[in-house]
Amino acid sequence: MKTSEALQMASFASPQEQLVLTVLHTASGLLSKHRMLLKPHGITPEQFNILRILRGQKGKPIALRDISNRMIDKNSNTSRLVDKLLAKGLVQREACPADRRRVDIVLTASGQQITEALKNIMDREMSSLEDVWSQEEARAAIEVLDRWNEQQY
Amino acid sequence: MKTSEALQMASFASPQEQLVLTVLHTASGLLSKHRMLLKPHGITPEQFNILRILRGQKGKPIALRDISNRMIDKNSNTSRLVDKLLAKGLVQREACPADRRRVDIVLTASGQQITEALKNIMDREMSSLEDVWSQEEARAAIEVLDRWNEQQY
DNA sequence: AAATTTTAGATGTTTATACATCAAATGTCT
DNA sequence: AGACATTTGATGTATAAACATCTAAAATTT
Repeated sequence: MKTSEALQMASFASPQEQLVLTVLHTASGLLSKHRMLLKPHGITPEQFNILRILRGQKGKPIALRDISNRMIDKNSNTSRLVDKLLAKGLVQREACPADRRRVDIVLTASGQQITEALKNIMDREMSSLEDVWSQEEARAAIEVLDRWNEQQY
Repeated sequence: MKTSEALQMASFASPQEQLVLTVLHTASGLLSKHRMLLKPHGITPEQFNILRILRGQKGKPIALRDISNRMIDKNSNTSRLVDKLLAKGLVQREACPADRRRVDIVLTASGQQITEALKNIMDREMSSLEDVWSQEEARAAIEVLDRWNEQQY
């Protein structure tokens, strides 16, 4: 269903306003889809965001602060999300030798295993988008949205 | 900052995947901006979504269920959001004569007043987007994003 | 070097979402 | 009509975001 139908809005003040509502509505739908895909494995999209960042480190420890900086939602409370992953034994905290304020995080063996499995699931989902969007229109939409992101100081 | 810079991602598997992350990141930023604008008035974007729907009713009562159907985030817990607005005296619950399961909601006089004020603030914000996006590219991006929304059953 | 400021992370509280369950009212089926 | 199913809304619980505050460590200033 189109956003205008989903919100039951007959008209919008402007295409720009309509785009804002479309972005918000689409993001909500994407997140729901991801939540559904990850749910059988007991991981939320927010937790997966962290696992994905840690996976990119290839075993190299990364400070909590640097995880926060790479999160999709910059307001995420990384400290507590890591707590959840820790409770599941998927990550490990380590003292950071260079700076004792920092806490380094690394994937455990079991964390690596589940992250690979989840990444395959998400990769499949992302691949399916190639049937929905062409590369060109995806790039064009990115350029449009990022223009707003760049404008924010 | 562009999404790729904000997430510190050097490369993406595909433009399609990059668009998904861009939509999620942009939505998070838009919501933060709205939250900031509404905050001085003690209203959250989620609560404003309801106020805006009620305003569109022009005094005609609307069932909680129908509010839910028009929300940007379909998973919002409308019952509890209305509770918050009720506590602030901005809306009123009424028995629905046609169906006693339903609960009709209407704006109070003070609710109408604050909603007008907030709508002006948000309208100004939306108008400012005309400097960021042309009508044509906004329409093009809407078409792209809604293609995904339509594809979801 | 001592004082001050900034940074990193943890934690407490409020708000909202995700999901399950419940009760009451309505709709449907036989 | 009576039995059964569905709808509407409320509510309980877990997870996460928003925001403030706190401690320790490091950086900067004087």
